[in-house]
Amino acid sequence: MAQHNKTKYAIMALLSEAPRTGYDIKKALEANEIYFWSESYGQIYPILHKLAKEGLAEKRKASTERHPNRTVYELTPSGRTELVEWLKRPAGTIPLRIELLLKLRYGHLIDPANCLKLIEDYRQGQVDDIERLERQLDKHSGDDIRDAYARMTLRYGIALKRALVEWCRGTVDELEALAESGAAESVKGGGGAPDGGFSCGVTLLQL
Amino acid sequence: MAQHNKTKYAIMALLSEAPRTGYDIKKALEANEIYFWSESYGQIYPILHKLAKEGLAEKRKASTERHPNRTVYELTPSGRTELVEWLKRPAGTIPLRIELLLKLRYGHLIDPANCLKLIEDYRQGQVDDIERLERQLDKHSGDDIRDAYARMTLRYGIALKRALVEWCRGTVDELEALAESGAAESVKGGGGAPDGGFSCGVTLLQL
DNA sequence: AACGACATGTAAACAGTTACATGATTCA
DNA sequence: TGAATCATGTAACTGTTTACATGTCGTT
Repeated sequence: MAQHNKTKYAIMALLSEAPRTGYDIKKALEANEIYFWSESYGQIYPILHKLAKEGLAEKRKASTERHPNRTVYELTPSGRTELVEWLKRPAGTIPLRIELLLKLRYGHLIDPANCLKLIEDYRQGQVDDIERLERQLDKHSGDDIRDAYARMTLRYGIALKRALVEWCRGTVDELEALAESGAAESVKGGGGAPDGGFSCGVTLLQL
Repeated sequence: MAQHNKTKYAIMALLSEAPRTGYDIKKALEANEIYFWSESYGQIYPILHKLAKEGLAEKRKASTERHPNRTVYELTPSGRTELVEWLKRPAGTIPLRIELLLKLRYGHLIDPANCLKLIEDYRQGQVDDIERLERQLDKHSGDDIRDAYARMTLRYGIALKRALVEWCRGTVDELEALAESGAAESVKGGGGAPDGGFSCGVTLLQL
């Protein structure tokens, strides 16, 4: 149960706009047509075959003079129905494994200078991403309803990354205060509370 | 290259606080001792075996009267060294596949009412998470340096989720405006721009 | 005797990436 | 001729979850 293979639906969604070949799909994803999704050929082709077998997409030899070996896939009515039904169902979330937080959680094992470096690198990455996302927003300023939805998804990324940049700022301050107060010497011993004390009782960070 | 198996380091980090059994590690992760990380037995035991083989952890039969079959693992000095070195290296990010955004990106295929429902469900989940994270913050109000680092990671989650709740608010407004303006009829035809127009040219959303 | 917590593991399946194999067309 | 792009695929590997198998200890 569970995992209704979301990647399958990402491919169907691309097919819903126009018939495409596996190669086209890869290109569309590389161009970030859906900027928060990626797939490799090793996924795309097998899924396309499966879609055809299930009657959700139709395989068609589409030989142009230029490229004789193209196989385009077109979403069938039943494929479109299944896609729409999936789109309507509540969106699931996935647990995140955030490397930065794992490192920061055990910050007491390394020098505060190293923690600061970690945060600063991370912050710079987020700042760069925000710039790219904002530039992209301008390219979706059209009236088309599809542009409006694209803008919403781009703003999700911007909102999220702006919040993280703010968090980085605050965390840097805190780390600097910690370093000055001298409380920040890295803990060498293995001790510490194995029971209680450091458990959280919250659900995993999910998006 | 690439993937230096982060999960291995998550386990080593837990071991750095105290020797533990595989069962203990699972329990610690379930209690969200590292609230943004999870693992299953199918991962834990093989990794523990590997750690022992590589000399990064030491396997020790620890039979209490109560439970005679415990095998605790203790981080060796070389294990500690490797962990610390990894902690110092810049944190990598991972591409996110956010189901909500995939659905919203193709919102034109479903009714605006469905989009609103999607967002509202998502918003509620984030609000609940924020509450849990905030309750948890209080439990880490100690002076211990480890508490300070735990607070930073919790605040990351809170900052992120608050931003998303704000985004949900704005998006709901926009969706309602869209619905009123009548521009929101779901697109039935397959048409649309297969080339250009909807590509983004940004890197994938990463954390 | 039955149940829940403690404890250790494996097998199978799934999701995803990387690297490889193959071959046509187009353009410099 | 050689490189880039178009095009389709497979094999191997990694990471991860789920379900299963097994057994002990303590409590009701």
